[in-house]
Amino acid sequence: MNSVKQTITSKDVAKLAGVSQSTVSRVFIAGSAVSEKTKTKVYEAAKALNYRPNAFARSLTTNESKLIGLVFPDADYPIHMKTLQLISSELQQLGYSAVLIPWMVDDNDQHSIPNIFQYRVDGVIAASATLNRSLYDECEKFNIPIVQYARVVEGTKSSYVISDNYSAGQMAAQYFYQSGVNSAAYLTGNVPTFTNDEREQGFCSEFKALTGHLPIVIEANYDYCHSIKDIRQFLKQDNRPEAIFCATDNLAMAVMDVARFECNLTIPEDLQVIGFDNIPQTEWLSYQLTTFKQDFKRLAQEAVKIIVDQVQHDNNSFIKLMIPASLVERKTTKIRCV
Amino acid sequence: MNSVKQTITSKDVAKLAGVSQSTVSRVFIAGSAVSEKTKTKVYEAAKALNYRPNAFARSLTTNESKLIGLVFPDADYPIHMKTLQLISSELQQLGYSAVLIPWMVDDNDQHSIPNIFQYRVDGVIAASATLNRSLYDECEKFNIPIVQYARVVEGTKSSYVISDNYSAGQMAAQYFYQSGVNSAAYLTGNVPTFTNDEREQGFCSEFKALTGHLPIVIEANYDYCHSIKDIRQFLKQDNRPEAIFCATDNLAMAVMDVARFECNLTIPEDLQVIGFDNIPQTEWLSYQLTTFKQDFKRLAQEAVKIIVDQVQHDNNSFIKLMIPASLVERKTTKIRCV
DNA sequence: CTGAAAGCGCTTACAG
DNA sequence: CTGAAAGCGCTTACAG
Repeated sequence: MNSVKQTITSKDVAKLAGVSQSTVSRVFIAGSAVSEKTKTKVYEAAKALNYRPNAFARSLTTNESKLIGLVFPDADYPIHMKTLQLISSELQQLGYSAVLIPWMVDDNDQHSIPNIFQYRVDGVIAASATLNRSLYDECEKFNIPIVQYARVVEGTKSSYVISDNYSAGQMAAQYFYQSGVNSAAYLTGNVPTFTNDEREQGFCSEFKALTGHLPIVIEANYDYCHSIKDIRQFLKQDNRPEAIFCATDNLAMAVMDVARFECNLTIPEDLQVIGFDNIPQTEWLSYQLTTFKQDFKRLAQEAVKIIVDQVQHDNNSFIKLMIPASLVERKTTKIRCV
Repeated sequence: MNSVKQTITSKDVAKLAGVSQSTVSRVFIAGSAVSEKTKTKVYEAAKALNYRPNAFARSLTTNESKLIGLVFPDADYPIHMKTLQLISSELQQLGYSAVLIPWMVDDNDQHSIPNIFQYRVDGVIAASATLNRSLYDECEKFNIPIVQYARVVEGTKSSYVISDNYSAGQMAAQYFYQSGVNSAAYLTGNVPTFTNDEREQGFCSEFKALTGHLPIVIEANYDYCHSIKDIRQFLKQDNRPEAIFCATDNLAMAVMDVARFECNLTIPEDLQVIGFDNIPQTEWLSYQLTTFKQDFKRLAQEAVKIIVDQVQHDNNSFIKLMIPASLVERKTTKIRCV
């Protein structure tokens, strides 16, 4: 094995196939006018030589990279892996590849920006909870479209695809109401997000409209271990509500654990709980959590569709899409009597 | 906003800075001999014009892409997200970026291979449980080095970085022995892997050596929901062991759930459990699982170091690295009396 | 330390 | 339908 990586180019293929280099090039561009006969010859030569068109050379002339930057979540939330898979495979089906933009590393380190932008990503999908301001500025500077996935960061002008959080909040309120609940709480995370606020508002306004009582809103750290003490403090108070709607499944499970192990509460008899996301653990025997399922597959498909459309048609309008979330009933809520 | 993406090139910068294009190029190559004075001039011009060197053009001449392909896990295991973050940020620190290779999509669809290889990744990090055979062949064909992260697929010749699974297995056996256990089981997943087998062998041989009894080995689906019935069947048998060492934390938690909710067993009194991976849920109040912590950060660093070294020095030797895993004692095991 | 020029491997008008 | 040639934006000997 020698260290000389000899690359097979279109020239080599051309020679073997007995055609010109431009013809070889055309064969690998979908929709070019090439006769079937030469096509076959070229394919055979290419196969014999193990030829792959060089995407860098192509990008240089076409001025598009077929690369989409992916800003991925900084948290260790189980749902995220799936997101990544979905997005990257959707992308691939349209001929694009995903390049990771690791923002969490040097969040405010200016050096990381040029680094990734040297690759001239055609667009960016931001699946991170916090859209870094400098990333956003950078994209704007270079006229690179962004689409936000499952979240929207305040003050940014970009397309986004999210679940219909407001309606989900309303549904949670209706559910609690129909199972006879009179007092409720919304447990939110410590980092305010638009999607979260929507959920809260849908929930609170609907619950108020139905029962006349406004739910209390409490805040806890998104991290399980840190959330425990916030939750403990709340659950041990006198005015503990009958039901809690939580911003994430993680939070909901923390509530369940504290309620059961520290407050001796039975779920759902003493306390009903609804979560959000439908992470795998919600099915576990210890939890059996009633929760909202976000249609991540659909979200990924739409996000990819939007970014690719913007890239290909140089379409700079902002598309905002909402996908319904559906309630998955399990064991942490009582039966509704409508 | 018009749709013409006018790209600033080194020529533009050269003109503004009053130097030649080659000089501009040199300024952006670390270690080139350029006077401080011209460097400053060039930097200023570049900044004023918002210039970024074009990585594609560079790759074309240098014949290296600074892109590392990342084959990522197909399962929804919570630890994986962290892996991705670690790898991609380590990579970035060395001037490389990660491109996602979504194998799980069209596993056997030949079309996906050329697609990604058109970008000429300099190397590949495989963090997937199952190293796809065709990916492996493809890399070999193009002389692209691979390093396997936290796993090694049978029959492939490539570098890898894994935890010292054999020793971990031994430690688990010693732990059980020291807490008075006489009968034990190893719960393995349904997909055989080298790392898993190592663990099993370390555990079984050591336990046998210490107690004279060989642990029984049982198999369950890696997926929680599917694993339940395998575990149930086993736990309800007469010869239930006193302790179980599990291939993953997920499996360990499934064991705990079935033991508690279906067999009325108390942990660790009736059954001791040790898991593997130290996923976030191990800390949860419902589990408090004793488990092995893999040093993922270290694994990521080493994997990146190896691949970058192989790329830069065209070093085609296979490096096999083992990092110790450490036991994290929590509440699913009894105190040891040594 | 700096510049002029060739070349990396493609795509794309332009002729035919 | 096909070929010759220019050009994409860099890097890198080669001279000076």
